[in-house]
Amino acid sequence: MQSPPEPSPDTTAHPAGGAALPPDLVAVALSVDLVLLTVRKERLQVLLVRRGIEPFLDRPALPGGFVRPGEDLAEAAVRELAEETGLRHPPAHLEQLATYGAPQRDPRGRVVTVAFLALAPQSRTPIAGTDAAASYWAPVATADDGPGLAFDHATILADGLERARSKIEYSAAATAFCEPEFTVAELRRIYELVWSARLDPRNFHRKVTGTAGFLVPTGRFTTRDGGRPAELYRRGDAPVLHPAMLRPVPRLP
Amino acid sequence: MQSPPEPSPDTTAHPAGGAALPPDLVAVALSVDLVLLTVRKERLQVLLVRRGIEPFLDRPALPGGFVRPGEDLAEAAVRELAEETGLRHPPAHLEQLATYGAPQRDPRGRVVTVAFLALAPQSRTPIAGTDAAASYWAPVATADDGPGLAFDHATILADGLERARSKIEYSAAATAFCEPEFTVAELRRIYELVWSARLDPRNFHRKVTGTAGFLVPTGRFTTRDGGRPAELYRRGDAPVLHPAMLRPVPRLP
DNA sequence: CTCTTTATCGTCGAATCGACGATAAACGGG
DNA sequence: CCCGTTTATCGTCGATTCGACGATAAAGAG
Repeated sequence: MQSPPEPSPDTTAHPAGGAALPPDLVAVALSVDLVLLTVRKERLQVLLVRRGIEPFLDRPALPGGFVRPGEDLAEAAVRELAEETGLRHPPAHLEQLATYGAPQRDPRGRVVTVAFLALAPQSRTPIAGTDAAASYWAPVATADDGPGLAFDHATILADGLERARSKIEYSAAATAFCEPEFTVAELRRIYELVWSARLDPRNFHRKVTGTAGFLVPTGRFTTRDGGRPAELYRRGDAPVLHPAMLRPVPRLP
Repeated sequence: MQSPPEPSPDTTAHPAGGAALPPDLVAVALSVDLVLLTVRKERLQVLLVRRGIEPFLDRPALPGGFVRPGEDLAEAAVRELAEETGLRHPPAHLEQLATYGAPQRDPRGRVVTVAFLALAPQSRTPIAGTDAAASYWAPVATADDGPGLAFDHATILADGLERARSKIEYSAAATAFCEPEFTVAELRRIYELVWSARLDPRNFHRKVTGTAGFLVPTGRFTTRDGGRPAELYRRGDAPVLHPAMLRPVPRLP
């Protein structure tokens, strides 16, 4: 197709074990990008930044940045997360999503990006970031409105959304959206907003309280949602759910 | 930790859009590695190569190689697959697995690898490769015996195996191990060998023939497995199975 | 023809699901 | 204080699916 910049890595600097990288390698710049989701104001929202430099100046983009020397991929993702949101601790859920390396995805040259999916409760993401001053929450339903996302970030966001929707089916990852203590109804609202579906409160309650290791009751109650007091729960330690909680099949009218 | 080679990409060569990459970037070498699985001689086996160069000279490794200029990631994976196995067509199943980029994973410098998972029937993988002359099949149960795999390939293989075991639960990917036409018993054998579990032939038959889009009957029969003639099937077009075929829970004796 | 092997169909009880009725426990307004 | 509203939680019922397993069908071997 074309020929992006191909500097030869200076492989003679550290010839460990007497071996060196081949001299005609493609060197690429490596970045991490984040699909950070939260539930805010009764909507599933994604953290975006307004780009301050070319290319795609002023266009919305996923937060991210280049990997530093000596830094592992997950490490770089956690660092970017802290820089963009002021998040102190690693988020409740962070997983590698996929890697995007189409040769022309960045007009500046060959940039390969490793995308991560992060889920966090609203309280943990104050957006006190200093790096990209213009970071903000956007409802995922409107993320494609207006000027499109920079680079191939629309694809990455779509993949991240699908992963999140699928992940909460067979794991307890949805609790990562919740505060440390939450009610069954609050968790149900998470599922409903992520899936854009309505769930039966009685069947949902039976399911989540009946699956071992999903929820841990605290014995305390709250009325913050109105109505009869609801018991408060914490996340359990079950990594996967058996059986899964499947998305409702879309109904035809 | 340390400082791997950090050549600055020659970003002035193609200043597309008037923008250039920052000058102090970490440049990394980018490779793809393959976890190519097949079922051969009543065992789940993985394609390995004996390394012909340092580092890890003569140690077994996953097949793979560096990404070329202008080449997409999946494209590089398909090319490596063809070079290592003589495979003409893309395999029945090929998916991106994960990306591994720990700073010290390659002693020669910063090499990040994108791992792919491929599933293929035995007949499609003649190993007529010219590139790494010493490629061979190894049962996954013994892949960790003898000298360990090079680099972090043991981790990549373990991740690939777990992905394969999980993938055939909720998709029809297991048919990628089969010849174009196969019997229900042959497909069951695949599941048994991938899961290291015994499955009830009657329940399995009910399940796979009762799930819409999983199998397409051909109307023809074979006795190649002995006993009563079994009907031949082809893969259906269902991307996912509803409901899933879950692995049996490990029994305690 | 009989035995062995494999394929396929059926049956039964347990578990789970979706739809929905019923009750419990808070609140606010009169 | 009573009552309607809101939300939480418990139960019931029929349909579906599952695992365990019996029964029958159709080939080859001897």
